[in-house]
Amino acid sequence: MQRCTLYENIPLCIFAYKILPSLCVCQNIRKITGDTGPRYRLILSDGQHSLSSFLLATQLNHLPEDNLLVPNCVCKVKRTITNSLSDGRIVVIVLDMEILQSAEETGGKIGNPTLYTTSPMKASPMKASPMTASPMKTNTGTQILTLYRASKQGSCSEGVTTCFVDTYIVTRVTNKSSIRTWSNSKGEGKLFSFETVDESGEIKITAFNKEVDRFFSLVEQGKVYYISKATLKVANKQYTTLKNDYEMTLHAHSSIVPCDDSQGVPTLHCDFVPIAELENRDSDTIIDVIGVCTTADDVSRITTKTSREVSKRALNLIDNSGKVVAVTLWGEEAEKFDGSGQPVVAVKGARLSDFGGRSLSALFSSTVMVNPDIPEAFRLRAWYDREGYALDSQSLTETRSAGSGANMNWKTLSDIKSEQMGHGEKAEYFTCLATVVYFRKDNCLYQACPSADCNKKVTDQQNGLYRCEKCNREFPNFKYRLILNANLADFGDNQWVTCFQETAEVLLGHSAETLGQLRDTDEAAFDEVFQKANFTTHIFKNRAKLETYNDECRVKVTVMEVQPVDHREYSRRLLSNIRKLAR
DNA sequence: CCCCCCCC
Repeated sequence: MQRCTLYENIPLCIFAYKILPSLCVCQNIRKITGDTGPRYRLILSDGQHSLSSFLLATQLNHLPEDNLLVPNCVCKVKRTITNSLSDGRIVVIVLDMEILQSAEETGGKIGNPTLYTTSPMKASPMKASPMTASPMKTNTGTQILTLYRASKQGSCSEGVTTCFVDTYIVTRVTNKSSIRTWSNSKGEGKLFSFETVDESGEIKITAFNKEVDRFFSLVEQGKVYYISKATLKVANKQYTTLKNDYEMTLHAHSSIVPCDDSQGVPTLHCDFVPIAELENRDSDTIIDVIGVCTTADDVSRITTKTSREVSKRALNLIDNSGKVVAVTLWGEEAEKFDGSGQPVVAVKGARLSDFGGRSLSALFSSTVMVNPDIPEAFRLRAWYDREGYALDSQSLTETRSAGSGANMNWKTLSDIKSEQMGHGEKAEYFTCLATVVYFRKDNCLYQACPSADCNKKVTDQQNGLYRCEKCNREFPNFKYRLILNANLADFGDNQWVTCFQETAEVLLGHSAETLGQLRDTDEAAFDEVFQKANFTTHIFKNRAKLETYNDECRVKVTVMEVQPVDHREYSRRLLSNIRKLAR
C-alpha cells in the first residue's frame, strides 16, 4: 500500500522546511467568509520575503478574533500542513502558532519584505529535511485541503457536497457506535459510525449496509488505522459535536487497514473541567469530566416525549475540587455500567445542563471510560481513597430545586451573624461579594512536608533536615504552604476568614513557593504583594462551621474559592444589597 | 442513505 506522507504532497518542501518552526512577522491578515464559517488568510514574512499562502486552521480563529494575531505582530509558526492546489499554488495551513510580540511591542512594519513569487511547480524537487524530526503523517488535514481544493474549483460551493478523499488517513478511533437500523420513506438500512482523531483534528466516519458488514468488527475503539478512499461531505452541524466541518462515508472501494505503527497519532485527548468549575460554564456546552463515582442509581426505563423507551442511569461524580455532579448515562451505556467499587469515571464530550443547578448528560457522541488508564484517574483514585471519601462534599446538582445559581446561596457578611450560619450540625456554604481590608501577613507561610500528598508542617531539625511526623520521615527539603487569615468587608459588616493554599494563592496572585522565596530574600517585595492584594474585591465562596477553640465557640469561615467579579455580577450584588437595606 | 442526544 502506498502511503503518502505530508512531504510527498508538497512540491515546495523547501518552503515548509524553512518555516518549521520559524519566527514570522504577520504582515497582513484577511477574513474569508465561507459557507462553513470564517477562515483567516495570512501573509507572513521572515523579514526578507513574504508569502501569502497561509490559511489559519479554524481552531486558531480565536487568535485574530481576540486581536492577538494582527498585522506586525511577531509569531512562531510551530506546525503546518502544506498542500498544493491543482493549479500549482500551495496552501499552508497553520495548525499551531504562538504570538511572541504584539504589534504595539514591535512598533510597526519590520523590514521591507518582497513577495515570494517563485512558482512552486518550478521549484527544484527537494527531499524533506531531516530537521523535521517527526514528519507529519497524512491525516485529516489533507482532507481539509482536498475539500479546500474542491471548493476552489467551484464544486463544493456550487452545491456538490461530496468529494473524494484519495489520500490515506492515519487515524485513531476514539468512539464507535453500535449498529443502528433505520426505516423511512427513502428506504431502510443499517449503519454504524465512529470518530477518529489525528494531530490535525477529528472527523466522524460512517459506514452503511455492506460496509457495516465489512468494517464493524474490524474497527475498535482506541486503535489506529489507515483509512483510504472515503467520501467527504459537509457535516450537518446540527448533529455533530466534533470540531470538523466535514465528515466521511465509507464505500465499496474504501479500505481500512489496522496500523501497527501508532506513534504520533494522539490518543483520546480530554480537557477535563474540574467539577467545581462547571458552575461557571454555560449550559449546553460540551465538556470532558472525570471523577470518582461515589454512587450510581439503578438503571431505569423512561419514555421520551416521542414515546420511545430508553434506559437511563445517573451517577454522582466527585473530584478533588470537593464538588459532586450528577451525570446521566443513556441506553446501552446505562445498562452495562457497573458502579461497584466506586470506579473513576471519565466522560469525554458530556453536555452540561442547568437541570438542578448543574448536571451532565452523556450524548451519543460521548465516550464513557471506567477506570481509564490515564494519570488523572490514578491521581483521583489516590486522592479519594486517602481523603476524598471522608469529605463533606457538596453537589452542584440539586434534585429538589431547579434553577441555576440555586446553590450559590448569596449572603452578605452581616447574615453570618444574624442567621447564625454554621451553627447547625452540617457546615453551611455561602457566597459573598467582599473586599479584603486586611491580611494577617505574619505566619501565613509554613514549611510543609515535601511529599506530594502530605501538607503536614515539618520541624526544622537545625541540621539541614526537616522532619514530618505524619510521614515519620526526615527530608532534606520542604515546600511552602499558605494559611492566610484575611479580614473581608462589605457594605454592612466585616468578617475574618481563612484561606488555604489555593485560595490564598489566587488572592495574592503568587504561588506559595514564590512567596516563601520572597519572604526569605526580599522582604520589601514580599510586603508589596500584600499591599497590592489589599482592597481588592472578589466573589468568595465560603464554608461556615461552628468550632470550639480554647473552650470558646465561634463560627469559622473558610474560603473555598475566590472568583473575579465582573461588572454585571458586581451591580447585581449591589442592587440586591440595596434592596436588602431598604427592607 | 443516519441525525436518536432523551427523564426528572
